[in-house]
Amino acid sequence: MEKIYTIKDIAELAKVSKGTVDRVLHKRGKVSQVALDKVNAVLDEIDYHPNLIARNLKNTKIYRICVLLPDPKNDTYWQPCTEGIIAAKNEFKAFNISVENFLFNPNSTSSFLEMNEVLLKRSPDAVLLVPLFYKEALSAIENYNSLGIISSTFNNQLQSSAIKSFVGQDLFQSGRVAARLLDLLLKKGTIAIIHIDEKYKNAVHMQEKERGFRNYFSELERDKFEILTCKLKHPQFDVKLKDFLNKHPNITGIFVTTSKAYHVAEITSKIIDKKIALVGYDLIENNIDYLNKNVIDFLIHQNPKRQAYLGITSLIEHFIFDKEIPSQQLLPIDIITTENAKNYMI
Amino acid sequence: MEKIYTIKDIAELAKVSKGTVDRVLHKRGKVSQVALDKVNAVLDEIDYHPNLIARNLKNTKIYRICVLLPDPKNDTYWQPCTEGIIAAKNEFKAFNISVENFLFNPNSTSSFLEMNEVLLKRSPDAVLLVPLFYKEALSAIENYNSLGIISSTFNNQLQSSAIKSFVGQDLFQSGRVAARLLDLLLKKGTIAIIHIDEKYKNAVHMQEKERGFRNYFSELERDKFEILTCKLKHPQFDVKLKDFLNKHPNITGIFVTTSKAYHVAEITSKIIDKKIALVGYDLIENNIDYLNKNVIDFLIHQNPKRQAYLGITSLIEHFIFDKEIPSQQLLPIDIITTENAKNYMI
DNA sequence: TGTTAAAATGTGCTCGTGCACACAAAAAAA
DNA sequence: TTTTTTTGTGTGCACGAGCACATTTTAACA
Repeated sequence: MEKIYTIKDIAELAKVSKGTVDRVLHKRGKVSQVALDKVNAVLDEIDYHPNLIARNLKNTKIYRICVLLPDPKNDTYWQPCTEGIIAAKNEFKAFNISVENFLFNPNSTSSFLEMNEVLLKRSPDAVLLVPLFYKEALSAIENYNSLGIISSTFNNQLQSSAIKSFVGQDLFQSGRVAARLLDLLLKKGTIAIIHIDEKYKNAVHMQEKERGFRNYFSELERDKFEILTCKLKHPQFDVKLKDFLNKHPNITGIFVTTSKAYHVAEITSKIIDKKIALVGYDLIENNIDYLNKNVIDFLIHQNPKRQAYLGITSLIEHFIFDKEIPSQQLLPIDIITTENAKNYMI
Repeated sequence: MEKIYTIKDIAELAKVSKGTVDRVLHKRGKVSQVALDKVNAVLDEIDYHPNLIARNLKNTKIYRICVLLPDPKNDTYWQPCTEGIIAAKNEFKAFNISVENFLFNPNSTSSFLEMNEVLLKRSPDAVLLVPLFYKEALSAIENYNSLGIISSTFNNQLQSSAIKSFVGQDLFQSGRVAARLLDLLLKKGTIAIIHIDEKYKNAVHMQEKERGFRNYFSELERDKFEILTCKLKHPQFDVKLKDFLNKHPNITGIFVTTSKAYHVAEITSKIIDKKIALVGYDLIENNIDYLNKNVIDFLIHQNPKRQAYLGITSLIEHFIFDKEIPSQQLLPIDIITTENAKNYMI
């Protein structure tokens, strides 16, 4: 059992005062060469870890973290995020950390900009945000940066040197996972990639997934699979999908690149009598329903709860424990079917 | 932003000394009714959370946790456990916690008993163990209990009132997951459940998985699937499996209830030319190899790293934060295929 | 050699909690 | 009324790190 050394211990061993040890440890200067050598000699012998608890005791500053994410009222996909944030809050409630949520409407860039203004009035030390709107998010983040506010992102990745951290999934790889699942289910045939465009653009999202999906099949023998792409926008979504399915009656598998697989499930289960293999995203209620009805075969879980949780905790640990913020945290790509869904929804 | 109240604040508000507040908070008695009422009145107004950090600062006791688990040298399945333990150690290295590992040979009960003796000499406050050997583990745990040592288990569940905590998977449900996967892959046919008996008995393990597996199919239409069971012991394992496969040439799917799916994969890939759907357990190297060769279709990940991690952290948090130890923590049943394996192996 | 500035070093307080101990007040016994 | 016991209340220190400030030592220069 190794002894836990304190600054006082080091001071006694090096025969200097704890003030001097402190100056050496923090490289504050004003230390003679002789004293420096003595302290370093001791530090080389033992392995000293400062007691992070004692360090924080004195710290009266309250670190303020603001979270900017889409309102779950507009899209229930975001609901688990707030749970993840609450979990992180609870875990660190003993520390001087304030976490505040700010919700914007994912269908409205102006709502994003508005909440951004409100958030800035709280003068946070860090912001964790979902950068749904490319242009607006980027300028907001650059603004944070100029104000000395740390910005972390989750859910979707944005390239900017002003971003300290990203938590999310490898979308290309998740497309490959979907491809693998359909390959296993079908062995051969015609597969459709269906993009259901939201009002807000998550085009990059969907493109990455398609790229991964096609990349998987490009490595297989040719002629085993035929891959089609279908882009749908919201008005008259049903009609257009029906048209597409009628035009391609030989489709045996569908990959939906958003959380709206239940929309597709609703239609295929009505108008097509044979079973179509269906893979989509996210454990939202409607999707789970069609999973349990065997219309959807697999869902890929993006774990929004854990994304938000990790985003917050890495910031908190940076503030209170001086830990480095990991520039990228990629979560596993969870495969969900009827039998293991419950475990992931807790 | 809510103010963070301290004992001193409460004392001032209630116009008593902090000593009295302390006695009320800890129900130490020796407080007059008048003072009690005054303090309680204040406590009702505000929400006070003691600063757990300051509390621990004073605590010079070093909590000692001993971990008793199988040696990864005998079975690499256990390797990730030590990583989980190291992760937990690092996270709480600021606290007075000592975690020591004790390895036993999973093929030898006497090795288990021996290490148990060694461990006891360290007079731990808690023991986290893998109770592979039913009888021996139970008597060890009862002994801990009589000595006032907390015992937590992971990997496999044992029924005993002396056990404070279990971390692991719902094996019945994991059998259902395997069934679901083979159902999706095959739609109909003959499936074999293969138990590969280790020298040590994990019979309960395998039985639960089989029960869940059969339970899933019992809910489907009859005649879609035929389910066979095959128990194999180690000597002449190859010969017996080949016999079994020759006797049942119509088998299209196999469920291996242990981490030895690679053994089966080795044989089926040699002697059978048609593709057999194969589902097994655990991300060990040999299994991953056959997964990448498309011989194994799915692996179920039991996440031993996280099991050990959660087992340790719940004990640590009990000691330093006075948190309740959850009596049962069931991990999600992760489905692994070629494309998402890497994410889980970090 | 004396004076002063600069550099180096040490001291002591803070943070919030828990606990030992001292002290005061009331109650019981002498 | 005085002494002893019981009961209630307040004070002060420890824990480890960090930092302001006091003090000592060294260097610089007339």
